[in-house]
Amino acid sequence: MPESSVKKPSRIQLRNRRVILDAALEVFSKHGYRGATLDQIAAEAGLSKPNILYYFDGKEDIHVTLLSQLMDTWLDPLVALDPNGDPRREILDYIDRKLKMAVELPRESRLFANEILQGAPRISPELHSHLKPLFDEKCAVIAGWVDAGKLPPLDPQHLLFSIWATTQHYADFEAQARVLLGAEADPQPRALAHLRAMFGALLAQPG
Amino acid sequence: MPESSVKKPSRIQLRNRRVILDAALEVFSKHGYRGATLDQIAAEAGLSKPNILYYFDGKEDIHVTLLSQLMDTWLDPLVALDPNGDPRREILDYIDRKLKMAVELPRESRLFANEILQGAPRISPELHSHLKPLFDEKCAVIAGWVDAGKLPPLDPQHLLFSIWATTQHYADFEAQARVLLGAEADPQPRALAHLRAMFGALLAQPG
DNA sequence: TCGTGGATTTACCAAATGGTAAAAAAACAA
DNA sequence: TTGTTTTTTTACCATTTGGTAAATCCACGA
Repeated sequence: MPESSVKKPSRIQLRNRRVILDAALEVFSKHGYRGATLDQIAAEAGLSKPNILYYFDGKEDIHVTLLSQLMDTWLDPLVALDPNGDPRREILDYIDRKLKMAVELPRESRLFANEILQGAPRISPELHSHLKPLFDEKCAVIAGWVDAGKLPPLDPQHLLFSIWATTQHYADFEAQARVLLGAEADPQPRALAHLRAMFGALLAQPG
Repeated sequence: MPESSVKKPSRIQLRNRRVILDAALEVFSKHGYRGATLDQIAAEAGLSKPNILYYFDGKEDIHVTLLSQLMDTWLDPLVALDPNGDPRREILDYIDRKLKMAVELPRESRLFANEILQGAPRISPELHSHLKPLFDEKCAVIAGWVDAGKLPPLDPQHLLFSIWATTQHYADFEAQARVLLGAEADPQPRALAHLRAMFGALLAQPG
């Protein structure tokens, strides 16, 4: 059994753990936690089921590992929001990064959405330890901008909610968008233009 | 066996089908389709599992029935968008209704979100037959307002996406919002104020 | 090349789960 | 009340699924 804290993982361990996590991301994001089976993940990874359980303690272990690793990536765009930058530009750039990430990493977006939809039973600790502090920090930054008169009065918390909701919507509800937009090749450019217009209007200084 | 097309359903049938669908909504919205079990639904409904299968052909039948019945309710706010009303007021009122519905019917919102997240495997027909025509119709209405100069240039399709995303976010990602907003009693008033400000800014006539 | 520990497979298992058959019970019309 | 139909329960079943034990294979350092 691979000892996590004693020996450093071999090349095979490193490769297979990565392969398994990638397969699991594919399957979990498509079917949700309960809907995914170890057999599916094994097939996707090109490994046998017991072999997968050789690298992870169980289905839940895989899921939690995925979510934890993903959390950091997922928060990167918000981390990059610079308190010293120009407020409007910072927020609009953040929207760009967030939409780009949702479009490029739809599996990750759906994995998170699934988990939150179910009440975040397995990621709740990470939410408190990682997301919450960052959220509070950046809300304070935005509130500071508002107080300094650099932004019109607005609610930082709900502003961030709106940004998350609108950007991730394109990944999470892709099935709906496909039906409604028809065979449109790539909705991203129009989506981005719309979001920039919308949030740009909100952030515009009155007068 | 209850014959759907021949005899009219008895009082018992009517009551039990309603009880079962309500229990199923509770369970499906909480655990997703695969995560929900007939035993859970039976327990929630206070009936035995075989008794439930006496009223429905199977798990999928219950799910599809739920989704179909829900679709109408879910589209009501958009149906009420009046082509002859004042454009800005119509859209802002629509946002009010949509947010109210998401907050009051979070189980329904999550049921839909779950289904769409999984790629809409069971509701795809309804999407094409009900949602798509209504979507196209109302997009045309909004586009007409834009063409008539009653609204600033905007993308009707992505406007509706944004409204859906932001309003349903409060139901679908409630677990996240609970963590981030702390023990705040009712986020709805601030959410509504934010959404009115945001979409109000977008819809404001330039100049 | 040989031995050892890490990696993989084979053959399972127990529990959960969707579903069924048929008997029993309840409701109801005559 | 009686006969019939509807509703409910009891007792199952086959499959799926997460997981395990043990044997086997294989990479690699000495």
